[in-house]
Amino acid sequence: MEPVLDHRWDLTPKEAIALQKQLAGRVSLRKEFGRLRTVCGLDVSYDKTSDRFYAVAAVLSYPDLKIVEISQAAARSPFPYVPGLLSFREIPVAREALAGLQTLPDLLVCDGQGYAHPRRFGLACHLGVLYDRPSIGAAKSRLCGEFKEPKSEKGSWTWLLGDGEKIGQVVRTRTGVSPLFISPGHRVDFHTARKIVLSLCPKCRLPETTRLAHQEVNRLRREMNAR
DNA sequence: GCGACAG
DNA sequence: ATCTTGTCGC
Repeated sequence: MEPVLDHRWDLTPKEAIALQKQLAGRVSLRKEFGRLRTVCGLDVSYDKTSDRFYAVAAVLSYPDLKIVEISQAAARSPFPYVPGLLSFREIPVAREALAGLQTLPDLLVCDGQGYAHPRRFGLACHLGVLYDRPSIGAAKSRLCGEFKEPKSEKGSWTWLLGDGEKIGQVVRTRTGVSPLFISPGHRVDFHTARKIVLSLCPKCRLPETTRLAHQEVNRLRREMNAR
């Protein structure tokens, strides 16, 4: 799959922030897709010894969650890790993995925030807008916003609020585990984003898409590192 | 000034 | 993210 929009990536943090504010205006928080047939999970792994990034895009069938296709890529890290600017560090590698896909997935599930971001433009929004594709952010921890702890039972959830606005949902994807921070990326609403992520978590805390992409990208990194 | 801070 | 194995518990 190819982006429908692109921009420079060799930016300074200040320029990156200005670009986020500009692109944030393109995000849609409405559900703009029909029946899901394929869902793509993305994950990036970093090897500090070689300063290299590895990315994996794993496409699963939906709702049976069987692996349909896996694409991988490697690249040098172009941007430092700055809270709030993660997409500028991970998308350059991720897009190479996405470029290798034969399947055009109906939805992208990202390992990070979507709308639940200081400028409402997290990794999932950024990818969704560049590809003009439905996307959801499912992060393991909070970047910003306040929330009340949801009940411990699977499916329980609370709103994540930022500046008095609903920016995401804190969701218990398994009973007794720490919650996931779910927010829309692009072309999806809060309710649908939460429901879909829960349907992607039949046995683990993380969505099968993310879990499998994570497993594959780590296998790839160790394999390349052993050469 | 101080603490927080996706991966 | 990465550094790292086994172990306790449902």
